[in-house]
Parts: sequence; C-alpha cells; structure tokens
Amino acid sequence: MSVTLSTEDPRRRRRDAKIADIVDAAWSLAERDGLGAISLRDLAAAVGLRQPSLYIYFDSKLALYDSMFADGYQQLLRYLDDRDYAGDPRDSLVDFVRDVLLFASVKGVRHQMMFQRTIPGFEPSADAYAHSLEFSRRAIALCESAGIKDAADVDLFTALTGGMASQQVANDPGGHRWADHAERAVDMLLAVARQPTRKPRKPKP
Amino acid sequence: MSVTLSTEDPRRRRRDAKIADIVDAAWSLAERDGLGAISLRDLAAAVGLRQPSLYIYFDSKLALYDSMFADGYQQLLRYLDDRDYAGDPRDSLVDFVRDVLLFASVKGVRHQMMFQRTIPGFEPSADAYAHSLEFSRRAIALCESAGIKDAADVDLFTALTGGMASQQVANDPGGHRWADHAERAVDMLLAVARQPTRKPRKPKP
DNA sequence: GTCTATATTCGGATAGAC
DNA sequence: GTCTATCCGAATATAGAC
Repeated sequence: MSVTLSTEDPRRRRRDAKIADIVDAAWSLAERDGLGAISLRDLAAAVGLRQPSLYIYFDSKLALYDSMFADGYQQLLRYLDDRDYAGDPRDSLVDFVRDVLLFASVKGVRHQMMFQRTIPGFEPSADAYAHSLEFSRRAIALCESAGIKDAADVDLFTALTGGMASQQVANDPGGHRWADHAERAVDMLLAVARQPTRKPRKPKP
Repeated sequence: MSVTLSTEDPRRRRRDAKIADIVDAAWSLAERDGLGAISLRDLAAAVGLRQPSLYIYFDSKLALYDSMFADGYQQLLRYLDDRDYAGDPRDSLVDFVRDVLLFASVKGVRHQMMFQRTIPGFEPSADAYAHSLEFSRRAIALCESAGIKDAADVDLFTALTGGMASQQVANDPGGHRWADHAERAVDMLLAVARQPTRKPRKPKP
C-alpha cells in the first residue's frame, strides 16, 4: 500500500504499516487468483498470520475490499501528482490519458477493482468513493480546459478512455498498444467538440 | 435460451428444451445475484429440479457458464439478423452501434458475460468463442465499409463502442443515454479515419 | 432421468486462552 | 495482538436406489 497516515503514536503507526502490508499482499493474491477469489486463509499466510488474526485489522472481507478500492485510487492519484498537467491544455489532456492508460496496463487488477464492478455484494464506502470522485474531478477539469464541455462530449470522453483502458488491460496487459493511441483519441474528441451537435438522423425502427 | 438445434429425435428435443430452460433461469438468477454468484441449488430450484439433477445436463458449473456465453452471443447475433445494415455504410454503422448498445443496456448481464472477463477460472470453449468471433467479424466488416480501415482506427472503434456499452450498462441500465450518442461517435470516428496519422508528439518522460 | 443421501472442500467468522 | 480450536454454512460433485 502506498499511503499511510502520519501520526505520532508508534502503536498506531505499526498498525497502519501492517494494514498496508496486508493490502499489498491482497493485490498480489488478486493478480494470481483473481480479484473475487482471494481467500483470507491464503492472505493471512502471505503476511505470516493465521486467518482469524486478519480480523484484528479488518472487520470483514468486504472491509478489506474497501481498503483495496481506496488504496487503488490513492496509488493512481499519487502517480498523477508526480506528473505535470499545467501546460498546454491539449497536450496536458493527451499526457493525462496516456498516463492513466499506462497505469491501467501495469496495474490491471487495480483497474478492475476501480473501474469495473465485478465483486458480488461489494459497494465502496463513502470514504473510499471520495477518492474516485477526486479522480473524476481531475479528469473533467482537464477536459474542460481543453475545450470538451458539452455533456455529450464528456460522455464520449468517459466512454472512450474507459474503453481504451479496458482493452489495454484485457488484450495487451503490460503493453502500450492503446496508450499509444492517446494522442489520436484526444484530437478526435477535440475535433468533434468544436462541432455543434447536428440534428440527429431518425433512427431505424 | 433463444436457439435450439432442430432434430427429429423427440428425446433429444425435450432434452434441448430443458437445457434452454435452465440457461434462461440462469440468466434470471445472474441478474438477481450477480453472474459470479449463481448457485446450482438455486438454479435447480428455479427449474423444479434438485441440485444434483443439473449434472444430467451439464458436466460442471463451468460448462453451464460456457452455454451461457454461447447463448448470449447467439441472442445478440439473432437480434442483429433481424436488422438491416445493407444501406448507406455510414448510416448502417450508426444503426449497428446503436443496436448493440441498446442490446447491452437491456441485457446487462449478458453484456458482462460476453464482453468482460469477470468469472474466475472461466474461459469460453472454442465452440462458444466462435460465436464471439462471428460478432467481431460483422462489426469489422461494417467498419471497413464505412471507411474505418486503419488498424489504429479500428482499435479506437473497438475501444469507444466497448466503452460506451460498459457505461450504458453501469450508469444507465435499461436506458439509452449512451446509445443516443451512437451517431456522434461514428461521425467522430469517420472524421478521424479520413485524416492521415500525424507524427506523434514526443510524450513527456 | 430424477431422486436421496452424502462426500469433500472450502469459505468467512467467532470464542476464548495466552 | 495473536493464537488454537471450532462453528456454521455453502459450494460443487458423486454414489447408488428407484
């Protein structure tokens, strides 16, 4: 886990570090067995604990998933923090899209957890969800700066980037085939965003 | 289930009909509980059988999933068969994209089974996969007719339509918010497909 | 073909000693 | 905080009678 709360209490610090270890191990297990197939026994063994001891740190398995959800977004946001999207709006949006796609490519399981709803019964808590909203906020802000403002065009941006990420993870994990299309994709969106919405042709019945 | 093999043997016919019933019930259960959370007990109860009796019809649970995978694509292909994509290439592609999005919207669980890989350990058999290839073949053919031929642009088409379908299912199930963007999406792709690929700007390090 | 009965395994979760 | 021991439920799958 990439983020720990800083605090003076050493007891609390050790506890947070342990939680971070567990979440890290959970990501590894998820990569091996699938996100929905993590077993608490395996997870405990991976961090040198017995299975019931995990309940010292998590109230339930769903609470573990919630920590993973929040951690995934924190990792992504941290990664984006280290990048620079303050220059030319069009170039910044291209860089942003490419960076998100490369993150998804390398961290395929995180992408699944964050952008697909695949675990039966899991809903992120309000706290965890707030991280995902922060990500959306940044993406929309860059969109608007570059000139993508119409609701329909934001929908297309969301669909296209989300679709590219899914394709990247599913069909070229670890690679950059779709990430390489970031520039063409953004220019395509910007071109259409400058066009007024045309009167739609009547759909076939 | 929408498709049954025609045969003269009445025993075989009744068996196929029963299998179709079971697969139909499985879709209903998947809508209620989630695709990965179907239990054979519930499924058997839904069709008036005891749980072990399902093994008369399916060798394993994965075999059931395989039938569902094939059935989902057969339903989609049948639905597309009844439509007409023989006119103007651009209009046909718009109609095709919209139809696929509406299918996904109404049949959200089928979309999940067919276009996302979410069930741990499940891989479609070669026979089932052939149906998905037939779908891809039709989509690519319509793309090419309309002028989307470059590999990068086909990638963008795949990503955009797949992303729109996912957004439609996740954020407006049963509705048509993203389906309504089919025309704008296709025109956007066609516009960029007519542009030569520009020399990419050097990515930021 | 369908049933009852059962095997087997594995899951998450709890109680209570240390 | 961590452990051992255990509970309880659920899952898929099999054996064998009818």
